[in-house]
Amino acid sequence: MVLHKRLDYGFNGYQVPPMPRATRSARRRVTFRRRDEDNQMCAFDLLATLAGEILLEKESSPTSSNTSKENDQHACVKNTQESEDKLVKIEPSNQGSGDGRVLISETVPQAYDRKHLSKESPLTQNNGHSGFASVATTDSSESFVDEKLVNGKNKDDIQSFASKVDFGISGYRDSGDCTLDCESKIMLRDVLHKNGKVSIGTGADMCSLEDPKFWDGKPPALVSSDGKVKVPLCGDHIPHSSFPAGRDDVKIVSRDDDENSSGCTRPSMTKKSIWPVSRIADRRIKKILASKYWKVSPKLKDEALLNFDGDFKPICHNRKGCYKRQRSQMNIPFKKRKFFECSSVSNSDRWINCDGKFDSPEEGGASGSCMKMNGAIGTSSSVGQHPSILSRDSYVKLRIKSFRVPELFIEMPESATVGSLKRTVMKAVTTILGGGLHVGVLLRGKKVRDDNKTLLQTGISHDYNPDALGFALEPSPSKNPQPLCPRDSSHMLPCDMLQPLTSYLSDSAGAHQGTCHASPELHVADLGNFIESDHDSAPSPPHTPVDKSTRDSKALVAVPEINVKALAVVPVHQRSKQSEIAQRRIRRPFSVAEVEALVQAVEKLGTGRWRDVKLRAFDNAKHRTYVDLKDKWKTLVHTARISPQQRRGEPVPQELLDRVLTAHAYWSKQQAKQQLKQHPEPCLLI
DNA sequence: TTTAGGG
DNA sequence: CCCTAAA
Repeated sequence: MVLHKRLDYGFNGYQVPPMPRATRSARRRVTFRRRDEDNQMCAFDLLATLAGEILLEKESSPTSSNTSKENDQHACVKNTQESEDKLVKIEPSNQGSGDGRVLISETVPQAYDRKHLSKESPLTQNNGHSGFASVATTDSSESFVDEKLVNGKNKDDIQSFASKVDFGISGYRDSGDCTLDCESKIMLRDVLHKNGKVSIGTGADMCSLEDPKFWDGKPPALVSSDGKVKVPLCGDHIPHSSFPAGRDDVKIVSRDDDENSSGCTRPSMTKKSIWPVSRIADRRIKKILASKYWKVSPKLKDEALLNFDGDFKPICHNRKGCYKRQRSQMNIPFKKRKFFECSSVSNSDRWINCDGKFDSPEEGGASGSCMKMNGAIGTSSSVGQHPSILSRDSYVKLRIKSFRVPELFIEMPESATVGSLKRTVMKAVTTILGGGLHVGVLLRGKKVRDDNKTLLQTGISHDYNPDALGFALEPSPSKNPQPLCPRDSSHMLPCDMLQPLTSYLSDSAGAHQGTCHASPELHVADLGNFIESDHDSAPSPPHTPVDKSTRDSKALVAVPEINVKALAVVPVHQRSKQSEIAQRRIRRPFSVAEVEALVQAVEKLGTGRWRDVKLRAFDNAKHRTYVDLKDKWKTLVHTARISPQQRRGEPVPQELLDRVLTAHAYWSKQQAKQQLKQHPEPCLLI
């Protein structure tokens, strides 16, 4: 007998605990070691890494705090009065060794009222809360029988049950008095709704759970519905004025499984300010990005939100430091590098120097530009510009609050522990985040494709329209935007495209650094989890749609044959070629001047001293690594040897090519001599 | 981290 | 330009 459970985790925010100094290097080491097989450098990776270990502890508590419920009202489409709350708390463990361990605890609802399962629950019908958050859920056919994780009650009570978990993690707000400096906690609130969906909201700030402020302003991201959710779509332009003052988080969710459901979590309301439904209704709904999520199966559509909201900002103190850093990155595959770059978590606001990828000496324009990322580990995105800062220092301040995580599946034997489930989820999230997301930048609705342009050149830095700038997470680069689903889905898990989501600048005009301004929260991706429970404790291939008598077959989903053991985690996300390409550095052909400099340096230093060559001739060209120079020399030699007709690209003066050959020959001879000295008679065999 | 070399 | 073994 096989039952399937389905959980959708929405990450509504993410609080990165302050990273102990000592663990930074450790994290970095880990980062470096990562290979392709674990393409999982991401926020959670960071968290896990810095934490060293994730402890999962489960504590039972029938209900959650009242404050949590308050939040439900904001975030849930339905009336959440009857919902059960489940709290998941992640917090760094400061006790003991101070190794920064992360504790995840959750409070699981004990009771579940079956009457809430009614599909026709009036609460789901466009009630006044629909505007706050909405997440389409599965239709009845997708329902799964929930066994224990959700209700722990008589399963027969539940005919059709889909559990949805919205996993929210929220970061701190600038204006909040609880910052990363405080005792940092990541709180995930898991709300079990009557329809069987569980929403996990997030703590908005670092305050402790007991602190009523904790949930304030950070509503649980998603609300399950019976399948129909009406909400403003992503990309819907929301007039700034529509945002109640003080709103600082807007969740944007978009899904197009059935093309009928997508949602935006509007800025969560404080208790005093409730978003008027009418406004939402009036709002023009427009879908900006239509690509699909990665999906495991067409049936699994629930979504999850992931919000990151921490601070990360590596700094480059000086040029030397920059070079050091650059060098250190060279061994990191770019896709991981991205996360690495954003992985530094600090308690104070700092700026990211946009070196390397953002500017080049030649371009110069953006050299002075910095971005402040206030949000998530690497990927954040709500944005706010600060013209005042901009005009004075040529800084562009951007704020990205959250991203959504692509859907993925988790498969575990029933005998697996909850702890391992949690770890698995963590791993899955990590995987999906680290697997090659691509950030797209939209300016005034148009995609900015040229990565080499500076913020100034693109107009980003001087467009004060808060709605002008948007970010989107995409599974793959623009090269092949359409078919994002890898063809090689021989895998049991078909994969949907990740739906790029866009966040638009909310109005932050007049906002100053350190203040809380309204800015949309961007949900970047969907994380769906597919949990299968096999009633035979033996981890046999689970795919038998089960138990036709007692359970509604609808609640069961057949799963392709697969070894459960082998697939503790089955991330839907497969590293597609597109994403690979997306991660590639942009091609920057060497100019003749650069070739000249290279040739000159090599003539002087010889081949085989590429670091010196780099320092000597390309020290200020941050985008040219010594590996690049070596490669260029290689191609130069090759170019010099082939006929001019065969050469491509910008023609290199023959004179230079001749020097290349000469130098190459000379230094090759030198190397041979050197080797001969060291090994006078290397090999007499033959 | 740097070098060297294949892809 | 990427990746990685080897130094």
